[in-house]
Amino acid sequence: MSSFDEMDAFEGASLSARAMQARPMPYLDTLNPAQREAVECLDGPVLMLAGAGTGKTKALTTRIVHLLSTGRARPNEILSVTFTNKAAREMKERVAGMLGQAVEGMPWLGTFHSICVKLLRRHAELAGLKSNFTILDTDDQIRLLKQLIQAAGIDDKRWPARMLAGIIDDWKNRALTPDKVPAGDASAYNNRGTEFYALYQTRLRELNAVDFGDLLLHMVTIFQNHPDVLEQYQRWFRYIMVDEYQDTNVAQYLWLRLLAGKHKNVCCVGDDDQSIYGWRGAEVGNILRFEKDFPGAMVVRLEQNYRSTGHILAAAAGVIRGNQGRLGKELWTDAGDGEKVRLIGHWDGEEEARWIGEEIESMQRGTRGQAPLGLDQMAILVRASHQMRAFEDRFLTIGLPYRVIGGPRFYERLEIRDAMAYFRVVVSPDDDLAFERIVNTPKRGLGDKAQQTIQTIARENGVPLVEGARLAVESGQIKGKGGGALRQLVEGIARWGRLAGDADTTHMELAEIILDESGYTTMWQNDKNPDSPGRLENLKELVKALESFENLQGFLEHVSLVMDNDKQDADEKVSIMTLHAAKGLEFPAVFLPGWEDGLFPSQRSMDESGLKGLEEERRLAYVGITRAEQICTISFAGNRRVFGQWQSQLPSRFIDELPEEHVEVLTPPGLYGGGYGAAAPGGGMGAEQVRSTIDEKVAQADGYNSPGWKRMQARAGQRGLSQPKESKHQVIDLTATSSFTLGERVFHQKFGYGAITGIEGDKLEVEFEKAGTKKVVARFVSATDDVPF
DNA sequence: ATGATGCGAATTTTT
DNA sequence: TTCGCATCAT
Repeated sequence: MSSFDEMDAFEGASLSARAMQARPMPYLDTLNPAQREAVECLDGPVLMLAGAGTGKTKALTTRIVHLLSTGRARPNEILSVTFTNKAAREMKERVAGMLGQAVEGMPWLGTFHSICVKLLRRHAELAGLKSNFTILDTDDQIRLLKQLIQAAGIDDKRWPARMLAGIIDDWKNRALTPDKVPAGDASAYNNRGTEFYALYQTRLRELNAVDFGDLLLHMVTIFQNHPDVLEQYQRWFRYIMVDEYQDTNVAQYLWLRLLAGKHKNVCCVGDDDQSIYGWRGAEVGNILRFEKDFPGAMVVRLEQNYRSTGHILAAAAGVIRGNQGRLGKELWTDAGDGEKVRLIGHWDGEEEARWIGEEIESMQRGTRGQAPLGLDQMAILVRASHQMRAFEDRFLTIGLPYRVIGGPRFYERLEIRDAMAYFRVVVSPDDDLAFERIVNTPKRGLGDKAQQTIQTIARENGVPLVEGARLAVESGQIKGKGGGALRQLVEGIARWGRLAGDADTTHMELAEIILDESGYTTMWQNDKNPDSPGRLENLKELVKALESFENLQGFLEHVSLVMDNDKQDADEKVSIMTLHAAKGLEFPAVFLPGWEDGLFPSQRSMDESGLKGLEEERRLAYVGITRAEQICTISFAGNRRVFGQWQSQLPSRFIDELPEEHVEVLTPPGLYGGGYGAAAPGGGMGAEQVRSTIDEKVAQADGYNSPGWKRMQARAGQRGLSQPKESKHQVIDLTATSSFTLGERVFHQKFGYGAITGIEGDKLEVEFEKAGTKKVVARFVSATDDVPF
């Protein structure tokens, strides 16, 4: 992204709307009736309910083209908002493709955040900022909060900064400035949440910085308090479009409503069934309420699916039907039924991974009686990232190439953040957070004490830390080895800063000079860790990435908002990712492992959010199934190692919600398949125990009462579960409430054998034979007496 | 000031 | 089990 000035919309656009007006509109002929309706209805509020794989992006981009072609709007008068940079890029490319020319003139197509940065730079003073404010990422945010917490003399172990950051983010998502935090939230963070929130905002202003949440919140506040500014944009943005509307939070919603308030030419696109970000502030309510918010809104449903087979769509529909309060949508296809969704149970997680590995190989060879699939046409979608390990382990041993999508982002990596902190200090020497990060990286012998000294001097003189450091060295307050190193660093920063203004040095050369002279590169070269070479690689890549920018400053701006990880290397690999990361993607073959109650749906989600949480999990299941084009394979394991302990698992309640006529139950060798829950031969947990476990779970998931659940409950008694094959020490309790008795002999992974001498809720006091008496959580011990089967 | 040891916690993630 | 962080020992 280029700097604000270059992208100023108010200087007009390169595309001539009028010139296009006379052209025919062949693009309309490629749309189906629903899409066409959504595209042609340009004025007034429109809600486009676009199911998975129904050509949403096509409709959206065509609508932009249509607005331009009919001369309704010039490119710079259309505001189109997305959530991710990827989506924005994709839209730009497609619009450009359809127009047959670059879209230089679409300056207001971007993410909520990037658009807000542009607006806020323009009106920074209204938020008490200078227009060159810096954008803090999560890491900076937490470090800053930590400082505030520690300064207030609070034990940040008991009251972690991370927790406070979460609370503040939540408030910002709900568009609450410190003065507007409701009384009901006053107990947050040990009753001091609001206080710290206000403190944090003040500190940010002092630093001339904002966090991600502020970008939205500041603009909402400015629009609310400065009607003249708002009106200006209401006039400029004659047409507004929003992608993934079901993911908007309150702040984004208000922002949109303010901007669309005058003309109401707003087209929101989304799918309530794919709302899976409630936990980070998204409000499904926004999309459900659309017709109330915008009376007379036109609602268009895109229901013809171009992605999946009939069986897959029907299976997904069967699951999502269990949710209440949907806007309602049923996907259909004229592409045929295809193969049924496949369901298979496994003994344990390792076997599941093994089986999927073999299945992938046979699909790759085409042994399954159909066209061979490339590895990049297959994906494994898991609920939680820790599930990935089993697959990685397995695939490494059999040498199956795989790629994990959505790991730590490139710019979040340690070495990249360090390098960027160096750049930041050089570009703006008053960036204290960046200086703190690099002052002792690489190790310069500047520990807590030295850094304290720098802080004090800087504060006393009212200067940035770099300047404080310089003073500390000059006045001899930091001497010796550390002092020398610090002097070098300070002088380096000054020198690099001068080089930045030097026309003879390119910013890429400068970046290399900074990393070399600071000793940062050397630090990794000397590091013996096996991942150090990779880090050096990343640094090289970082410098390479600078190429497309005019200077370091522009690059930093870009990186704070953009820069994704998905450098797709050309090699064919199986993708492994979370269900969340899979939204918007599609694959011919999809594996959905780990469909077990507690894992998926996640116990935590249900505990924390009850029915709401369960429904979001169900939407996640829906998203998962609808990623598949041809083959969708769902699986579960009867036993799983959790935190080093074996646990018995019950098949997910979602499995019971799959319509039987669209499912094929596979019977793997060695397992007897009867009904959905393929059970282990011989043994298995006694019916009584199964039922008691279920009862506890029902009690926990308070309020859960779906028919599928009842069916499973009824069936569970007959089903029987498998037992771990390796350990004879069966874990008999899966829940918080312990079922141990005093005097019982137990085994603990770390402490060995012992006898229970006390029970307090889920905590046990155990007298271990070797380790002495300890208090332990019931989860971590297992009964040694074999469970009577 | 820095490396070693130990304890507690462990969905989901974009910007 | 593994990770991150904090305290401890050098």
